[in-house]
Order: sequence, then C-alpha cells, then structure tokens
Amino acid sequence: MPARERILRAAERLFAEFGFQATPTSRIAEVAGVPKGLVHYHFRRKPDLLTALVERLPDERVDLQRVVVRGDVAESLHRLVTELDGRLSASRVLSHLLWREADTHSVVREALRQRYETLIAQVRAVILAAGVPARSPADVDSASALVARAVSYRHSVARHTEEPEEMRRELSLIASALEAKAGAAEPTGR
Amino acid sequence: MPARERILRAAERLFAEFGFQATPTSRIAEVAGVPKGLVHYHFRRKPDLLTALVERLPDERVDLQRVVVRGDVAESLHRLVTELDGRLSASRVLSHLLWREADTHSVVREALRQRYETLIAQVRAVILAAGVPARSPADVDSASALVARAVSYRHSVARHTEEPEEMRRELSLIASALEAKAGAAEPTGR
Amino acid sequence: MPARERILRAAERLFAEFGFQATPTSRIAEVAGVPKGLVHYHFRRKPDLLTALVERLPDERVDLQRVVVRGDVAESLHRLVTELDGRLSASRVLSHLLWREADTHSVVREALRQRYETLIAQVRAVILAAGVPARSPADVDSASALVARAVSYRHSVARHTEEPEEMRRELSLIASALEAKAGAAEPTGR
Amino acid sequence: MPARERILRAAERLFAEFGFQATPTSRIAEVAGVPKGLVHYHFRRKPDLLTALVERLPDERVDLQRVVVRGDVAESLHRLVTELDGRLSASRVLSHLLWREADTHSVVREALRQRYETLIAQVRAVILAAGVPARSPADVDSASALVARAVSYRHSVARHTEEPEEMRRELSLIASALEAKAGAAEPTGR
DNA sequence: TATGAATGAGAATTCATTCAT
DNA sequence: GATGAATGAATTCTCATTCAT
Repeated sequence: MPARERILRAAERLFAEFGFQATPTSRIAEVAGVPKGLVHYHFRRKPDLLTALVERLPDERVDLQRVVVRGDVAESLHRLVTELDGRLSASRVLSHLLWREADTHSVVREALRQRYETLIAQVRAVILAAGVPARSPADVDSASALVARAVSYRHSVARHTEEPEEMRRELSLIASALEAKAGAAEPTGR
Repeated sequence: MPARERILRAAERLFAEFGFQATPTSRIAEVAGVPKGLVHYHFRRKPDLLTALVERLPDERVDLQRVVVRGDVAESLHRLVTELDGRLSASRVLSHLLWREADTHSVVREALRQRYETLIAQVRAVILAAGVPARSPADVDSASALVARAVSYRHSVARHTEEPEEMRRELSLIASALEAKAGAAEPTGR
Repeated sequence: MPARERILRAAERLFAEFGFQATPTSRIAEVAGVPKGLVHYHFRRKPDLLTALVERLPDERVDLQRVVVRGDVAESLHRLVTELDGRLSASRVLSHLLWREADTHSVVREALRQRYETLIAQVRAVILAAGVPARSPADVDSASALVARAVSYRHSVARHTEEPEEMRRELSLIASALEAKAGAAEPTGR
Repeated sequence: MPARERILRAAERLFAEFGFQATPTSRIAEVAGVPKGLVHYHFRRKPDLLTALVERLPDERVDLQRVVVRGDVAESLHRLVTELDGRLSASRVLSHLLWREADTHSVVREALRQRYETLIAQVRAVILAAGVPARSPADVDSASALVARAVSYRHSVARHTEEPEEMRRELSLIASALEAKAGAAEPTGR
C-alpha cells in the first residue's frame, strides 16, 4: 500500500481514538510505519490530513428511484436509511472524528453541513416521492428533520449502539404521523 | 468574585470557543485575571477543570407535575422541552463544550450519558402522564427517543439555530402519531 | 508531639527515601500532618531543615576507657565499632541521607568531615591504648584508615547489609597485621 | 563532535558539579551548545541521560595475568589498584556522580553493584594468584573486602585526596596480615 | 522522493516562598 | 503562633515544522 494511503489510515484511526490535537504527527508516522519526515512531505501541515480525510467520506447521495416504494413512506424511509448506513458503516469512525473536529476546522464543518443538507433534502424527497397524500408542507419538514437528525445522530455520535429494529420503529411512527395527519385532514374535506 | 470561580468561568468560555486541548492554562489565567500558578493551585491538572465544569451543569430534572397537560401530549412535551431549554440556555456553551470532550474524558462522557438517560426517562414519563390511550409501549419508546434526541441535539450541537416554532411542530407531529396509532389500534373502544 | 518535631521526622524520612531536592516541602507538611505554611514558619528555607537534621546526629564520641582492652587490639576495635554501631543504628537513614547531600550542602559536608576525623582519631587512640608494642606510626595510620573507612562505609552507604561477624573478622585481620609487623620488627634485636 | 556526544559530556560535567536534580536540561543544552529541544530528541527524558552515562563507565576488568606477582601479595594488589585507578581517573567525576544518584536511580544502582562485585572478585583472585600459602578462606574474604572498599571509596567519594603512598601502605599492611596468619597457621610446613 | 536530525516556540506542571488574616 | 491562598520563576517535556542530504 502506498505510503500516503498508510498515513491517512493511521491518521484516521488515531484521530478517531485520541482526537486531532492529541495525536502527534510523529505517532501517525509510527503507526503508518513510515519515517516522520514523510508525513509532512505528503501533508505539509497537520490540518491537511483532515482535509484529505474529509474527501474520503463516502458519497451519500442515494439513487432515490431504488429506495422509494410508492405508497409506503415507512418502508421508503427505511430503505433510504439502510442504504445510507451501509455506505457509512465502513467509515463510522471517520464520520464521528470529523464531527468532533468540525468546531475548530471550518473545512470539516462546511463539509458536514453540506452533507446534512443533502441528507435532509433526500429524506424530504423520499417522503414526497412515496406519495403521502395531502400532508402539510410543514409536516413534511418536521418529519424530515426528525429522520435526518436520527440518521445524523447515528452516524456522528460515537459509541452509539442503537438496535436497527428501533430505527425501523421510529421511522414507522413518523410515517404513521404523516399519514394520520393526512387522513385526518383529508376525508372530512378540509 | 473568588479566584476559583473566575478561573472556572474563564475556562468555560475558552474551552467553548477553542476547545479544551487548544486552550492553554496560561490563557485561562490571563482571562481570569489571576497568575498562572493559581490555576494549578485550584485545579491540579487541566482535566480537573473539566470535572469541575461538569458539576456546573444545571440540574435537568423537571417537576413533571408542572408540565404535563392531561390529554394533550403535544402541549405537555412542548412545556417539558421549553423548561429544559430555559435551564440550559444559560449554559448552552458549557453543554456543547462538554459534549465535544466526552470522547476523550470519561468523567464528561459518563455525566452526559446519565443526563441523556434522565432526559429520555422524563420524556417517556410525560408522554405516559399526558395520557394517550392504548398506544403500544414500543411506540412510546420510539417517540421518546425521537424527542430526546431532538432536545439533546439542540443542547449539544453548536451553532444550532433552529427556530422554536419548528420544535413545536415536530413535537406535535410525534404526538399526533401516537394518537393516530392509538386510534388505529383501538377502533372499537373509542 | 510538637509540630516542629513532627516536621523534622517527616523530612528525615522523606529526604532519606527520595532525596532532598526531590522532596517538596508540601509533601513534608503532608506527612507530618501539619499545614503547609507551618513548615516555612519553623524553617524559613528548605535547607534549614538539613541544618536542623545535622544536629540530630547522635554524638559519636565514645568513652575510650570503656572499650579498650589492653593487649588485645582486635577486641578493642571490635568494642569501639560495636559501640558506634549502636549509637548510629537509630539514625542509619539520617546518616545516609546526609552523606548524599554532602556534595551540595556545605553545612552537611563540614559536619560529616568532622565526624570522620573524630572517628579516625578514636580508632587510632584505641589502637595505641590497646598497646601493640613497637609498630611503626605509619602502620597505625594505615590500620586506622582501614577501620575508619569500614565503619564509615557501613554508616553511610545505604542498603549495606554486611554481617556483623564479617566486620569482626576484618578487625581481627588488621589487628594481626599490626601485631605481626611488630613481632617481625622486634625480635631481631632492636 | 556529534551533538549527542556533546550533550552527554555536558551532562556528565554538570551532573558531577551540581548533581542530577539540580541541573536543568536547558543548562545542559546551553553548555553543549545545542538547542534545548535536541537534548530531549536524543534523550527522551532526563534520567535517560543517566542511563547513557552509566554505559560510559570504563570497563574495569583487569587482565590479572599482568598484575599478579607471584609470592608478593602487596605488590600484586598495588598493581591491581594502580591499574584500576588509571582507568577510572579519566572518569572520576562520572564515577562519583553515579554513586550519588544510585539511591534514586535503580539503573545506576544496579550498575554500581555489579561493578563492586567484579571489583571484589578481582581482588580475591589476585590475592589467591599471588600465592600466599595456607591462609584461611575467611581471611582472604576479609582482606578482599578491605581492599575493595578502599578502592571503591576512592572512586566514589568526591574530593577524596588520599596520597597514593598511603594506599600502598594500607595494601602492604593487609598483605602482611595474610602472611602472618599463614605463617602462624603453618609453623611446621614452612 | 525520502529521511531523520535539528529547531524553538510553547505547554503543563511544580514548588519554594510570601503574606494577609 | 498558624494557615492556606497566592505568586511567579523555573523546569521538564512535546511537537509541528524545517531542511540538509
């Protein structure tokens, strides 16, 4: 494996475990099995490692066609979330690590912000595409926020061991809310 | 104001702004207006500051009697959340700061974990006390998780500027889900 | 027990175990069970503790009348050494501790030098008083040096666990040397 | 001269003059003419300097063939001692310095203990090889101890300015004791 | 490309000592 | 006499970064 790659992997692991500041570049070199000078040869300054790491986040844009089940919001959301989980599972630590450094590194912060926006946009798109009839836009917003937050929480908060089943139930609850409201709002002709 | 207190306030402010690691104790002394040595006289090592800060988190146990509105889950939850927000607003930075350090400081981590448990327990208690008829326990769990997570997110993630109205709408959506399910589950008895 | 005394005892113990420099006055206060300020109240500066400790060395001047056995150098020396050992056994650590600090503290160095001189003078006096006939003054000097050094070594070097019997044998060897020389020098008709 | 070597020499000199604890690493850097950081680059922590210094002690194993004069114990011992003195004279300060730090640094303590054992073994070997007839083993032990202690004392105690002639006389006294005893024990066979 | 010695600006921490009470 | 907060100089050690080779 090329040295650059080894360095990045070591950095990822160490940043995740001890934090960015608390990880000396010398330690990264050590773990990567490369001489100390090489780290700065590839990444002039330490924060460059973070920048490079950001680019390793997997693409989180899902092909919505594949996850939407028309008429079934709960199932659609669940497929979306499962798909996202799959992609991120390989880089759970990376995701968490970046989350932690977002406060002090604007590159990271900006990247995560964009990802969150993409996320919430996708959730909303799935809800709409799944075709719940006549729910208010505000409710769709709320539901999207709840779902996106649940996903984000899972992907960013470390040591988070929620059972998958629990997520499914939460999604189903949200879906039923949307449907109930819709139902409640509709039939009577409002 | 006693020197110890001045030091803690300075630490809180600086940790919140720059992070624990990135804040030199010398800077804390400077901001607190005390000599460098005094910081270590009161807090032998730097992490002791974090420990002391943890103890400054406001008590988050709410008098549930005062927030529950029987028969109105949405309103009850909203009152609970508003109450919690009020308490934490004074220490929003503190809360966020601790959240960030939880990974590397077990004292902090443990404190936050306990707080989260208290939070979720209170949400559930409020839902039950508000008296939604016949919803499944699993749904109450899911709803509690969604609400607790929403609150926790607000209190821990920095720069989070969600409008209060949005929170109310989310709570209302969750409440309606509980009620809808209840209705759906009990077609006969209603 | 008066605080001053408690402080001195604590200092003695700690200096012996960790050395003068490596023992903080705060630690002395702690071990003595007195407030930190009191140490400096009684002993303005830290080296004053050493000075006070020097004065606690037991008097090593032995009543030579009581140890000399005329005609038996070996026995006389043994009695002297045994007597000295008895006095110092109570303060073995003190003795060793001061030895260690002699290099950096002239008060201590001077005290130990005087003690060594007293010691060697006493050894010589005992040899002479025990009455070996006609040994050369130079031999008495050498013997005195050997004996004094043996005693000094025992009293100053820590962790020195020589068996008492061994000391007796060494003394006896030295005595026999003196006698042999005397004998060798004599008979031929001086 | 390589920087590492310059640092070690400076450390040796300063430790000898002021003691280990009382010598700041910054001062070592200064005297060595290197930047402060380099001292810790080569010797991670300060005691590592002591460890490195221990390894600089000259080998004290003497070729016994060269010093033993059969039939003349006094001369043999004198040659041994002179040889040892020659080797150590270059590192007299080093030797003394280590002696002082032995109490607090086990690496040093252990090294010195081994050296003392080697020393006493060599003294005994020389006595035996010089061939004093029929002296008791206990006497050889005693003589060895006396000689070894004399040598050790010279090499470890600072500011020790004994005249060489005095050492010769002491050795001669010990030798004569061995011979006298031998003679006394073996009146017949001689 | 690679390397590892070199650099120097801090960082946390220690601690003797002072001093107001 | 006693106390413990306060002081600040000094010390060890860390580490990102540079750079000659």
